[in-house]
Amino acid sequence: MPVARPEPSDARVIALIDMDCFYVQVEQRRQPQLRGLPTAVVQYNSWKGGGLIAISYEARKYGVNRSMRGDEAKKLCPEIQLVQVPVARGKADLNLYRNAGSEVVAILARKGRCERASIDEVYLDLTDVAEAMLSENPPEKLEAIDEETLKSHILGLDEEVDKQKGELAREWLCRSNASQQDKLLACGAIIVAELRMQVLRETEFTCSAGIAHNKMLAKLASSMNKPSQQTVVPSSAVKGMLDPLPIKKMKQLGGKLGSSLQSDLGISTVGDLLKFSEEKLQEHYGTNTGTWLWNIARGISGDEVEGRLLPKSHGCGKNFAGPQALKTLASVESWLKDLCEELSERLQSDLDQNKRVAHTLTLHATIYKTNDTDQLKKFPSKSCPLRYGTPKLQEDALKLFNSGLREVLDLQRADIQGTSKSAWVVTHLSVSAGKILAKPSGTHSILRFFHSHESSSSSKEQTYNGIDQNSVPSGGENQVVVNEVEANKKTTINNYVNSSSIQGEQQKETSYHKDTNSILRFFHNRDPSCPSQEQTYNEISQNSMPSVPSGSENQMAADQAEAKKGTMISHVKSNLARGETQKETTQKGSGPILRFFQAQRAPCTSSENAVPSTSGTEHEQESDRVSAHEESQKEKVEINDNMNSLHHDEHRRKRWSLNPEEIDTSVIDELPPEIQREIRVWLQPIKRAKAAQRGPSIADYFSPAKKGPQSHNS
DNA sequence: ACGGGTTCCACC
DNA sequence: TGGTGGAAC
Repeated sequence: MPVARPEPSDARVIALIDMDCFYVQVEQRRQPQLRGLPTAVVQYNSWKGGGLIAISYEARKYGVNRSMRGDEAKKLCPEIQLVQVPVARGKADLNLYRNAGSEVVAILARKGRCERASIDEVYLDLTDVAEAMLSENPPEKLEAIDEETLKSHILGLDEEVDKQKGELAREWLCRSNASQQDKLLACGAIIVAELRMQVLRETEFTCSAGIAHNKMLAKLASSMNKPSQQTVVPSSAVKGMLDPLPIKKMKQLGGKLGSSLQSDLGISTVGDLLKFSEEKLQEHYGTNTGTWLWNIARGISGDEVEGRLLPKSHGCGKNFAGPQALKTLASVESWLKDLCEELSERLQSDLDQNKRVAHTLTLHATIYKTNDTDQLKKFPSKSCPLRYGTPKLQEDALKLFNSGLREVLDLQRADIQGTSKSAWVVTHLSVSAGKILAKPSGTHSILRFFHSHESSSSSKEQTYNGIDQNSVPSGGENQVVVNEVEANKKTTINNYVNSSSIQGEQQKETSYHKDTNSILRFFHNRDPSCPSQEQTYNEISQNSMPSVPSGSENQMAADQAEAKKGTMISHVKSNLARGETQKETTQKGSGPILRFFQAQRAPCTSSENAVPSTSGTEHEQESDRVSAHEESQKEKVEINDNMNSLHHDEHRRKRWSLNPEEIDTSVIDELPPEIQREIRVWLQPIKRAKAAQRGPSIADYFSPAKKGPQSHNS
């Protein structure tokens, strides 16, 4: 639960920017002919039309909602356009959306501290910019307020009464007798409106926003008026907003805590919560949560915007529902390979683009025991030091899986029953990489310096991109256990391993998807009538995919992988961090967001359309190739082999992972000049982040000199 | 036979 | 810690 912190210096200006049905927008940008149509994004369409994960507002009018299947959606809305999430290696591939989210973050981060809260949500701390604006160019002095700003919803104002649209808002925004707090929020509203238009211009995505004095309130506000609108929460409106609010609507209270609040204390609205003393709440839910509850009921939240643009971990996983449950070790291995392959690519991109290194590999699985009534079994998640390179990841992930499996089976063995007739199936697998730190100096001299002083570099392959490659996953203890497992073949594990029914497994896609358009397609005139192409756009040839031994063949895979170590890393060209290189927009001015798309509907200019829109609709070819999943019985041996090699000197090596924030800068001066320079470069992003807050004053954007729709392409 | 795939967090 | 459980999008 969130930590209860005291309110920091109040009168912060916090915004939450929330992309409207984001995946849908991403797909509509790829296929503009979908714009304006009821549209939903589904993943996997073979079973009941796939699961809906994003629904356009047009489609919501028909009652289509999440947790529906494509088929149900079709019933409610026969003309709904269902777009499939790209699939790579047999699983959903979200890179397209991740990259699109990065585009947005890159824009927002130009103003104020910025926290990427999820793939489609960004918090902004605009306190500094708002203060600067208030002192240099306050709203009350502005002769023109942008139309989008005027469309803000100001909580507490009676919009019914606002006959002339925007006049009430204008008055509120420009009041000269407003409190300092309100004036800052007004500045925030202006800034956010501008940012939202900027996002639209540069990405074609609309978003909604909440502007308030803390994250919690901003978050609540952002969802009050969607899509493509913004809502301001003046302090005076907080109580009126919160009191009637069902407690479950509060972030963090949508689950068990919210339920128990209701069932234990009879609390159903935030107003109800107000009646309980802090002590009482602490009695029930502990000091932290108690205090936190007491605070949020009053709209108090000291939660700070973190200033983090990049994710803290990378993970990928897949569920294997029902009949798809994995029944053989070979299929588990095969899927782990695929998952690791994807993870490896993402790690490599992160390394290339952000100079960050992940240090921990974690594997999670869910297994079911069939036959018995008692089905779900706890599978312990396992982690180990992360080694870069696809084969290493694959090898280690498999070891982690085996180690977890063995634990489960050991416990099971101690169990009285469960002996004779039980089989295991795996219903979920995931691997993730965490503990991501800035790579100590992106360049070489420091590494060289330390390496030359390294005592026991056993092989030249010890490092890959400066990252230790030799740490060994922990987990399996010893051979005794392994042999016990071996001896156990006749029982549970044997059934599991020997199970020959493998029908359920999916074949893997051989192609995978990449986002190649993104920002660069900015503002191409598109016309829905343009034969927007047979967009079967196969990129296989461009990709230097590692030629992984197609998996599950035999127990020597690990050894083969070993032999190829270091040679299989594929490089993913990425579109991130391209924000600065876009072409100038020729777009006229910043009309309100509503008008934006109309303005776009211009005849298509032929040359632009030649660009393949890369929409790579893989789902059309939904290859039915049944992949060769001829696993033999060899895996019996495998499980033992794998359990063998675990657990060696994993903690021997020191990895000097440094956190820039922890550096005593006075030390730097004592280093050789070359190294000094590098360290300073390395530290620079931090400094720049600070400097960015001062950035070009918003006064530049909103100077009175400009009238009406500005044409600022700075 | 299912909202799937992620990500983050507090707690022990 | 590492691992678990919960919550959110």
